[in-house]
Amino acid sequence: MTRSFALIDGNSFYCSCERVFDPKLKGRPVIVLSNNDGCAVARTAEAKALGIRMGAPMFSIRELCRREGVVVFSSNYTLYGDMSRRMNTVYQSFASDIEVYSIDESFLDFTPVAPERREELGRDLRSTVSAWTGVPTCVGIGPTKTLAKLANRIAKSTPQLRGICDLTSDEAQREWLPLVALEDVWGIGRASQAKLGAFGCETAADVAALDPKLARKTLTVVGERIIHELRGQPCIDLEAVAPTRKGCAVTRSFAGRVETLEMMQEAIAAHATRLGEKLRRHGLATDHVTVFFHTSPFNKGPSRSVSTTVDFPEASNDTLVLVRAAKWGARRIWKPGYAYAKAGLMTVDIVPLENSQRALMGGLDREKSGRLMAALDACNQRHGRGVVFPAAAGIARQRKAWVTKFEMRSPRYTTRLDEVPVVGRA
DNA sequence: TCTGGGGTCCTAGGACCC
DNA sequence: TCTGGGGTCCTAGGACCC
Repeated sequence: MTRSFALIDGNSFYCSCERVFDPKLKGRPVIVLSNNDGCAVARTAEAKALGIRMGAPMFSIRELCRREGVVVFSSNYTLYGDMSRRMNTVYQSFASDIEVYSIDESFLDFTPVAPERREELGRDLRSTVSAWTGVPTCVGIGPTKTLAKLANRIAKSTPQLRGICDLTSDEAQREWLPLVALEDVWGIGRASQAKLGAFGCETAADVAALDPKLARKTLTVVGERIIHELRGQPCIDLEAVAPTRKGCAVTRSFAGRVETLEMMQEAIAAHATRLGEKLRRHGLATDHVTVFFHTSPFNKGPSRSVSTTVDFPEASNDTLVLVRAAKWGARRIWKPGYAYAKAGLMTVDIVPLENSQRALMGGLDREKSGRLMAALDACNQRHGRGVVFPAAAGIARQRKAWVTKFEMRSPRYTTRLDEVPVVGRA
């Protein structure tokens, strides 16, 4: 049977979430900033019209924002994550198989829907999401995921389509593919664009017409897949069940600069605490952790980038184990005389804690560790992240220097009782 | 002064083995 | 100076995604 996929995503998603809870923002330029209030990661159409680019550093647009009355928010992931969950709940009544692709994008399996009914169902989907969550969306439909993505791009940039584009038919593909630029094809980034440009490719239609074997030589199997997908031959299936994740990382830029080992170890210990929380939430563990830190690539002055991996005797997700290893690693690669801008912890090869290999010696009392960590997590979940942390982490004294900035964050409207919007009271 | 964070997949090349 | 032909596994780095 010919497959069919629908891709739905939120328009300027983070900005739209802010607008849902503050209707005064309607029609105004709004942007949402990355961690540390560093750069713009979401912009409404009004903000784009002012020339604010994706990823524009805040210091370079601060004056423009002030002059033009742009409303600026720090990112509020608690709010966006919850809105995303609500949207996916709506999708469940439109398709039995759904792949949550990112915080604001999901693929729906439209294969069982008759071709002539797909566009209508897409419209219904959009209006239901809008009515139930307040978030505006666009829908793209196609016989492969790549074509559904492409259709979504077309819907976004073509107002007369009113938010939906269906590339099910060959005629529709013939009509639209020549109008889509190379870089708007899913999977074609800067490097591939340059290579394909050398072959004279300018549009999605040009890519679809390439010889797949030639594409494989220059763009590996990834490029070959893109061509088949653009021709309507599915190579990438829907993943209704999320595969278990392979790695886990906690990395942050500092609000200021870190120049002492004590401060670096505080920051690293805080990251280790987060890493432990993330692993435990998924029932996963790791037997090593990689510590890294580096100076800013943008600054002049001495630069340094280092990393080291610390192995454990056995897999663990105990915060005390992680903090100890991370601080030890940080000390091992520490060198003074640099203004460090960012630090992080990474692990690959994470495994389920249950049935992971035990150490012959130097192992941990897992039962005790599990109880302690469960108590820690329960307390922090109830009273806010970071309320309780191990004394070994030593977080407190100097945190102002490294703690991430969120100076313009909106309330957590949907997930904290004391922050829900109040109607009809002065 | 101020420039995000967290993932996945693919390939090439080296180490090692028989 | 001559000195094979495979395998596998691991890692680093590139590219891409949101």
